[in-house]
Amino acid sequence: MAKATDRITIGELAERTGVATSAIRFYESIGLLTSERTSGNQRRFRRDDIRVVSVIRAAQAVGLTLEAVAEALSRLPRGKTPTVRDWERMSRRWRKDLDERIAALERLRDDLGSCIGCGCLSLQKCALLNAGDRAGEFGSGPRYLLGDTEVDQQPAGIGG
Amino acid sequence: MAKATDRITIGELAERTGVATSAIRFYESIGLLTSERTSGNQRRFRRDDIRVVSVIRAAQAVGLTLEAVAEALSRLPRGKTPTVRDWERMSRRWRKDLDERIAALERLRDDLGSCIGCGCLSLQKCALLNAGDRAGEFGSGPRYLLGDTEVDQQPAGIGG
DNA sequence: CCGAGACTTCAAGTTGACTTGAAATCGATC
DNA sequence: GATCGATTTCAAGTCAACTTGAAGTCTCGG
Repeated sequence: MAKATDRITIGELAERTGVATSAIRFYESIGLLTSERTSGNQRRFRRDDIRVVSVIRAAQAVGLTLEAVAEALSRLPRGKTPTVRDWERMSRRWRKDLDERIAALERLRDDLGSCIGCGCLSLQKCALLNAGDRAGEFGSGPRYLLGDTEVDQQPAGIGG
Repeated sequence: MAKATDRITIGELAERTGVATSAIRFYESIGLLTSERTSGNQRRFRRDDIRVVSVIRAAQAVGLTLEAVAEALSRLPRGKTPTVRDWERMSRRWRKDLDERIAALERLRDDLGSCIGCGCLSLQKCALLNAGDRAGEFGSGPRYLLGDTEVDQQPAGIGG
C-alpha cells in the first residue's frame, strides 16, 4: 500500500480534511505530520495523512491539546499511520478524557441546579458562589469548579 | 448595608476570591468591576464585589467568555450587585449553555463509542474519521464535530 | 513554452485572559 | 517620621493554535 503516486499536495490534503493549508504547515512544523518534497521543494503528503489530520481534529474536538495529540501519535511505531488498532487504543483513551470532561460539566450543572432550587445565594451553602467566600479560610478560589479530574484543565488561571 | 468602612483593598478581594490582583485590575479595566479610590489613589472595593468576582469565575467555569459575563452583568440595574433573583436568572441562562455543551460532548462520545465498537476505521462509516474523508464531497472538514450548537465554539479554526 | 494558480518561507499578527516588570507612591505600624 | 509591604500605572509578554502577508518559485494544462 501507499505507492509513490499516492502522494497528494498540501492543497489536496487541506481540501479533503477541511483544514487550512496554513494549519497543515503548522502541524508539520510541530511534528504532527511529515512530508516529502518534490524536486521543486513542494510538500507531498501521503494519502494516509488525511486520516492523521482527521485524528488530530477529532482529538481536538474531544478537548485535547495538540501537545497531547503529539504525545499520542509519538507512541505509534515511527511515522506510521494509525491503524484500526491504533485508533481504537487512542479513542479509548480519549474517551476517558471525554467522560471526565462530561462528568465535570454535569457536576457543575448540578451545582447550578441546587443553587437555583434553594436560593442559597446568601452565601451559606451555594456550591458555586461559596467557593469565593470561603477562600479566606481555604486560600483557594472557585477553582475546584474547573474540575480536579486529570483532564488537565488549566492549572490555576482559567485562560492559560 | 455597605457602609463606607465596608470597603476592602484589592489585596483583600484577591485573597477572598482566590483571584490574582492583576486579574482583578484586568476585570475592572474591561468594566466587570468598579471601585472607588482613596485620597492616595488606591482602589477600594465593596465587600459585595467578592460575590461579583465569584460570579465571574463561576460563569467562566461554565465556559462563558468574559464578554458574555459582561453582557449578563450589564443587564443588571446600574452597578448593582447581583441579588438572589439576579443570580437565578443568570444561572438559568448559563445552565442552558451548560446543557448544550454537555450534549455536544455526549454526541462526540457516542460517535467515539460507535467507532470503537464497530471497528469502522476503514473509513466506511466512522463518524469521527469519515468527516475528513467525505470532505472532498461536501467541502467541509471534521468541523461538525465541534458542535453546531449555539455554544459559540470557535467558528472554523479551533484556536480562534 | 507560457501563464495562472498553487506552492514556498518567514515574520508578524490575532484572540482571550491574563501575568510580569519597572519605577514610583501609599498607608499602617513602630 | 521612617520603614516596608501593598498598591499604582502602563507597556509588554505569554500561551495555544493558528492566520495573514509579502515576495518569490513551482507545476501543469494548453
